Amino acid sequence: MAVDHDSGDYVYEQVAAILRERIADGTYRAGRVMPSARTLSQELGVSIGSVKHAIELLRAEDLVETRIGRGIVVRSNVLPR
Amino acid sequence: MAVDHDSGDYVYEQVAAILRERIADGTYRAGRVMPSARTLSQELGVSIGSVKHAIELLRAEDLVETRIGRGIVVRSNVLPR
DNA sequence: ATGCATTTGTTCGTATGTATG
DNA sequence: GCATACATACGAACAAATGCA
Repeated sequence: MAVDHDSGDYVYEQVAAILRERIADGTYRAGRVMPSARTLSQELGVSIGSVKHAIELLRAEDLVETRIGRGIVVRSNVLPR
Repeated sequence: MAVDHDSGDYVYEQVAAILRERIADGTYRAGRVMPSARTLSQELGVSIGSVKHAIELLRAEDLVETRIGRGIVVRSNVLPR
């Protein structure tokens, strides 16, 4: 799964979908930190702002929690609803 | 030489230029540590992040090396090319 | 040897400016 | 005018390494 800049879908939604998938399939495990926003932005070829926007969505879903100086921590591998 | 926030040039490039100048003129000497990133940020009126960005550039040029807990060590007073 | 301050390294949070549609 | 997207810049919290008392 990759980000398509020419798709009509928002970049931050595409990033959020990719991260949800990786959480659901166990690529990123509960209780551990996932790659940093900077790393993700480089890997996915999008701006750091778009990654942070995506992370905000996951945080609103209680899928992750974020800690300054620590990283993005996965809360659960079970997606909501 | 001072940082100009309204100049079109990037702050971190301006900081790098200032530090290169100080190395070249012997203000900071080879084999010794220069002021810490925090001190430089206060002196120059820029964020610590911008100083660290500038230091990354100097490190890429092998002008300095950095050591956690020690500081920023000048490697040579001769600027590349 | 133990603790503490200093320092760089990493990370997220926020604001701002520019460009685009 | 407005929202998206990107990049720079600044700030704060945390981690790890170093040196010293």
